Amino acid sequence: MYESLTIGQLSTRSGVAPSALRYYERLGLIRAERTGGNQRRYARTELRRVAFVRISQQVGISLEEIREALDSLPASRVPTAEDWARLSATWRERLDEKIRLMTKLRDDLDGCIGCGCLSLQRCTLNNPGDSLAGEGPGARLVQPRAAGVSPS
Amino acid sequence: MYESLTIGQLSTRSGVAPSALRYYERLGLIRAERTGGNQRRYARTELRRVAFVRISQQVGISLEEIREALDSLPASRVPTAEDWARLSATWRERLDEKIRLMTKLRDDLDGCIGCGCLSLQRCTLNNPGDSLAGEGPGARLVQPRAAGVSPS
DNA sequence: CCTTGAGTTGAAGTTGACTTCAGCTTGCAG
DNA sequence: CTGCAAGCTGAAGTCAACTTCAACTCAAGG
Repeated sequence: MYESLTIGQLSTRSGVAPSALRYYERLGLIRAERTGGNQRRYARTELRRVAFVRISQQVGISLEEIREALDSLPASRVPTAEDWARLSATWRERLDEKIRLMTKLRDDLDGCIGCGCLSLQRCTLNNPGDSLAGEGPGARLVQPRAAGVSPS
Repeated sequence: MYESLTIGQLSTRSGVAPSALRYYERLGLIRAERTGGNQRRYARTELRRVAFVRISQQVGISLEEIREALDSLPASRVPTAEDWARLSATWRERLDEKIRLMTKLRDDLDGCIGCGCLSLQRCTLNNPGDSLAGEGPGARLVQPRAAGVSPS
């Protein structure tokens, strides 16, 4: 009761549903000891792992990538503040890139709102002189399938 | 051939796969005439609708919401630049909000990288004096399930 | 006319991140 | 010692946004 948390407690403390915690465990994101009766008992340090997972998700990282990152933590000792800082720092770049992309989209949108044209290809992307009626492989409208923002 | 596009042509021009265009049609996002032989023929104006869909997706809007927005366009006439501008402007706010949230996350992350604590709840969220060992309903770590960035 | 690439359909499959369910077992308060 | 909330498992379901598939049909060049 002092050194470990039940799944319900970890859930309450982390704000992550028990089903999600079990799911994370299956994916190897967190680990738990078991009681004699096969119930999970979490070390307090797992709370930090869960925090890392949630923060990373907000940055737009997939659970798979998060797992890879967590796997790079030292296995032989409890991770230090520096360990966590190093991990978080790698996301920082990704986050900056997302913000950059979204800001660009906003600016493009601003420009296009002005003229109502909605063809970012003519307004802001390459293919400068090509009208919609042009021949050839035709400029791709907008980005293919990426760099958006998650459903809020 | 002058006033209409085949699905392949619309696909090439918009950068959206034919299967996706058919899917959009099922959802009521775009419309098509049919030839005698039941093939789709798209008016040129549909290109702009597809552009709107893609841009909106990048802002993080769901197809369902996009459909609702598109439904608000005047049905009786071809939408004008102002119509499109009005629609786009409504997303602008959402986009700003996303950028704001991500920027806050980045700043929080910066702060936490410094100390390696990873408990945004202690660093930047409410619950100022509450340590992880505190009693009670326990501060939620991080956001519940929202406001992230899509998988890039 | 014939071939061939492009198009059609409904149904089923995919991916990621979970949740829900059914059927049982544990653990603790009274 | 008993009752019952909390936990366990594997399998199946969900949701969004598509893609893939099988089994055709169309359209246009030679």
